[in-house]
Formats: sequence, C-alpha cells, structure tokens
Amino acid sequence: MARTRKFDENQALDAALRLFWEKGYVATSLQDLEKGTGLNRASIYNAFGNKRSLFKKCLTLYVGRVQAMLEGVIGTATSSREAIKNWLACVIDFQFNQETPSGCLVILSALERHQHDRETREIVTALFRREQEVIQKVLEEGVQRGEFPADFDCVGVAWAITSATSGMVVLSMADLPVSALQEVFRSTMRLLDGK
Amino acid sequence: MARTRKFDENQALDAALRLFWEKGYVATSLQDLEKGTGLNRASIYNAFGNKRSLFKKCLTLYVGRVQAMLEGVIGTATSSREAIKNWLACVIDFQFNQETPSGCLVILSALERHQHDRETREIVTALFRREQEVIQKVLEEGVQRGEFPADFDCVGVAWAITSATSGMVVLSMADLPVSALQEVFRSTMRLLDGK
DNA sequence: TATTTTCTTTACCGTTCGATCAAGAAAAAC
DNA sequence: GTTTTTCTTGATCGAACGGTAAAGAAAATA
Repeated sequence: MARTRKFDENQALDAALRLFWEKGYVATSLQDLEKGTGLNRASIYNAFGNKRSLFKKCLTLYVGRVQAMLEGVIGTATSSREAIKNWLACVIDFQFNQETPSGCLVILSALERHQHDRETREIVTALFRREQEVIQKVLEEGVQRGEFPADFDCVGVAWAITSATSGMVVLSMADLPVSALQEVFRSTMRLLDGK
Repeated sequence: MARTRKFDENQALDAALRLFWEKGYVATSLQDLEKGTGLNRASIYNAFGNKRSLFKKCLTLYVGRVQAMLEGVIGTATSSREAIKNWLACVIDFQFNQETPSGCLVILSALERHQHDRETREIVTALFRREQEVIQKVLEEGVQRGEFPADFDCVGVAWAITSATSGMVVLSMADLPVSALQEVFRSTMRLLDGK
C-alpha cells in the first residue's frame, strides 16, 4: 500500500550520534547531518522530526549504551574490587578506542546545558545518578562479602569514582596522555584499600 | 592627535569572558557579544580582532585567574593537607558562587576541541598540567615535612586530585547537588590518609 | 497493471551568522 | 579654532543556519 523506507533508521541514528558526539549539539549543522547520515534533509525531518528531537534520540541511544556497558562490566565481575577496576579500565579504553570518537556525549551535553530543555538535562543527570548507584551497590555487596570493612564509605567512594570517570574523560579531551589517566586510575583504586 | 577610547577594554573583555563561559565558543554569537559588552560590533572587531582572537584573549584571561587562584590557595596554606583541602573547597565554592557562571571555560573549551586551533588547545592542556604540577609539588613538600610517608605517590595523587576537580565541575553542570560534590571532596581527601 | 501511499528529491523560505565598509562623531595636537 | 587621527555608528555583505513545500520516484496493495 505504500513505499518502504530505503535507509536503515538505526544506522542513520548512529551516524547522527557520532556527529553530535564529536562536535556537540550547536556545532553540528544539518549540512553535517545530511553528509554524515547520507540522508537528504527532508528525509531527516520526516524520520526524526527536527534537530532537537533527533539529538534527543541520539542522546537516549547513547545513554542506553553507556548504561548497558556500565552494568555489564560491573555485573560480570567476580569481586567488587574487580568490578571497579574493570569499569575504570573500560572508560580509559573507550577514550582511546579509535573506532568511536573521544569524549562523551553526556558530559558534552552537561556542559552545553544552556542549549537544552529540562527533559534533556534530566536524562544527563539521571545517567550520573545511575552510575553512582550501580557503583555504590557493588561496593555495598563488597562490604557484605567482607571485601571492605563494615564502616566503608560506599556512598562517598561511589561518588568519587563517578567523578573520576568524568575527570578522566575531560583530561583526555584536554590532550593529556594515557599515562595521566592511568595515574588517576591507580590512585582511585587506592580508595578501595584504606580503612 | 587622536580620539581616545570611550569604553574600558578590560571591562569589555570581562563581559565577553562571561558569555563564552556560559555558552561556549560556538553558541556565543556576535549579537550576544554586542549586548553583553555594550559595544558595537565594529568596535569589538577594532579592539579585539575577530571572534576567535577575542575568545583566545578571554581564555587566556580566565586561565590566568584560575592559575592565580590555584597558586594563591595552595601557597597560603600551612600544611600540604590544608592546601589540598582549601583547593577542593575553593572549586566547590566557585561552582555555586552566584556571581560567576557555573562550569569552567577551560573544561568547556577542552570539550569543544574541534572548534579550536592548536594554540588554543595547548593553553587548555597547559592549565591541567600546571594544576597537577602545583599539587604534586605541595604533596612532595608534605613528604619532606613528614606529613606523608616517604613512598607517598605524589604524582598519582596529584593527577587524581586534578581529575577530581574536573569531575566535580562536570557533576555540578549535570545538576547534581552540592552534597554529591562534597562526597567527592571527602573521599578525595582520604587519598592523603592511606599508606 | 493501475492505484495508492509514502519516501525522496529539489528548490527555496526567512533568519541569523561572522565580518566589513563608509560615513559621522569626538578628542588630542597644533 | 583648525587639523588630524581614531573611535563609533549604522547599514550591509555573502554565506550558512534550521526548517518547509511541492513535485517526482518507488514500492506495496488491489
């Protein structure tokens, strides 16, 4: 009864995500999006609405992936300590992975806050909260398992680790070498040793 | 022999800095700059060159101030521990200070890296390096003073603290409450306790 | 195969972008 | 007070911006 869509919507979304990830919301023009997705301008509007809603779809997609990666890495570890170690290593790998852009769309969006509506900002806030919660939970499990002392500050350390992941991303975006991130990594891990 | 400038160049630079600080380089238009500085467009070009060079002047001004604040806070402390404590507290205060925008122009510029030339990116990199150096130095003084054990990892902890300051700024931009930053603060301070 | 419906293409909309230029205004030097 | 020089103003530039409308192309139904 009707014509089918020629392009793969997920594929186009992926391409758009990559662009926003690299240049941010404002600096990514519709011209960029046309070239990146291979779609015509009107096709983009037809499929995704306007630039704002396309961005929001990309951000949601990205957040979902990061969260899946976070929970995957944390969930498959055999100890609390290993979980944190793997997560921090994962963040570093991700920054220097050649297949994906460096940086982080969520952090970028956090800093572009003036450009976005409340709903978008809440997506950003939620990811950080979620990261802290997941880490806190794995630390609490570590306490129960006897890996950490009973009075271990799970809340505070979880926030510190969450902060450290953002900090590492910023450092890598500021052209600091891997070694700097590794120093952050090692020192952050030491938060799991003390009292 | 000639007419004198009516406006205060430093004052205009301050206004421009504030705009870039709030919205970033791309999102700040010349219209914004005209309104913010109170200057006519051509006066801006006459005084500061183009948008790029105006931005660079603002960034340099900002970096100088942050560095002065860093060195001031660290330099006036009576112990290594107190120096770090004051610096972290200073960063938190700064984020919630109502008189200045939240966020950080340097971090924003790091994430907008694709917009800037190498010289600008190097200014950004340099500030992070400088922050780490200053902190490392004060830690090393702490070791000599017997505040920390002889094998204390000054390099790594300095990077962790540098990362923590960026992390806290990101968290505050992501609308996390002060309490979250304070948790990062407390946990980061604990890096000075362990072995 | 004819029809219907959706997707795609092309051209274009008004607006805003960064940047410039020529004319007018004002202060210092003589 | 005249001259000289710089600063300021207002108008305007071409390009790029996000977004849209109408015509053409193509696939699924009948």
